Amino acid sequence: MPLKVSPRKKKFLDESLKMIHEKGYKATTMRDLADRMGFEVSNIYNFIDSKEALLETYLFQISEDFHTGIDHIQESSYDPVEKMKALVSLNINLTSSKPYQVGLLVNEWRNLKDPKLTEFVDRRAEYEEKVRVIIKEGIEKKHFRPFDLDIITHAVLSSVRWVYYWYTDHAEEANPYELEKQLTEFILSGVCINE
Amino acid sequence: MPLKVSPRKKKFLDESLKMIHEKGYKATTMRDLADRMGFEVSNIYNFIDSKEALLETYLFQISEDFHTGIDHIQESSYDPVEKMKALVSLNINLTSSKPYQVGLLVNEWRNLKDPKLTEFVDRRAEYEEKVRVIIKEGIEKKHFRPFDLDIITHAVLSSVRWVYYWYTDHAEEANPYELEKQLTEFILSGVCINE
DNA sequence: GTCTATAATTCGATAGAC
DNA sequence: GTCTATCGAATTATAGAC
Repeated sequence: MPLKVSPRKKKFLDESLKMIHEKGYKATTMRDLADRMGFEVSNIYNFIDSKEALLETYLFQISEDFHTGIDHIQESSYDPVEKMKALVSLNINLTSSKPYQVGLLVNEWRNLKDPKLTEFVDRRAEYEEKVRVIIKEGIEKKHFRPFDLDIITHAVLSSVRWVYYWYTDHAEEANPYELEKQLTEFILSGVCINE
Repeated sequence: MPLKVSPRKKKFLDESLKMIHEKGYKATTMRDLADRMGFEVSNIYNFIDSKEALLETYLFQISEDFHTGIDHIQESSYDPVEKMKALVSLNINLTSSKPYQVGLLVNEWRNLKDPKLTEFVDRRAEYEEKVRVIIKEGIEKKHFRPFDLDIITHAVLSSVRWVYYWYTDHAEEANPYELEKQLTEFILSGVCINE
């Protein structure tokens, strides 16, 4: 249940998100954001408490989306292969619906300050652990090749990490179905013994 | 033929590189760098012309290393499968010898300013094009699956992009041979028809 | 909600003595 | 090569009138 947000604030949040994605968080000044909205810097503080809080909002929101998704996968009765397919699908669905936030998740998280930085890194480690569990199960049940768990988990996570770029800087050609089909084939073939 | 560099300057460049990797380019101030060296800010300008020039040095150096490597692969008589293996090997070798510069290549390039930013992005596009050519050849000769060329090129490049992390934040456990073996198996199995 | 004005700090970089 | 001192610009954020 998302909080009710005024259309004006929503527009500010959307525009700021795109601008931070394009220029980077540190390089985007409050003046830049105000100029984009056509008003003065001080008006920004009608909508948010600080630049830092703005980044936190974007990052923790999309981070929790990923957690919700992978929890559903983990709690399902899928076998490891089906779970891995669902994981690729989750990534593409979330990325296609919120590409700029996923971009921040990849590139801008390090601009958080403690204690939020630590909170974020811990939460991300939890997500990666959930991925690791799926892969571990796949290896143990001999659906997946006997990889080193750390290496293959990083490789799988990294394989989907570019997808936001497909939607932010490439959108006109983006076909989510084809993307999911091909990326699934690449990753599953790389991971599975018989596929 | 690298220019002769004083030991003092070399130490400054090495320490600065690590610090920029750890804190990020924008978040690392000239004062931070001076403190790390135990002298005053103004002394930095004995070694470099500007903060911007420092970043350019790191990025274009490692960028050219990748070009040199992939040019050797491309000019070889290897078939596409062998070229792809050599490409994974190139990535791991360069990353293990210059992990922090590879880290900047992944995370900090966007802090360049024009005209250097455009120059860098163009040069990177040339590198990606060279990778694309290898994959295209593999698909045409039916060693590789009939993937969409753009998608699979991005996926392959992304699959190795996390490796710097293995050496910068993880070094004690890093075994380059095992890493190369496993990552090669993952990527080649994902790409090849019979492997 | 929008503005003007400005506080308070931090940044990269330079001048010039030793 | 190292220091002190400082400049000028840019930054986030706030105060207070309308």
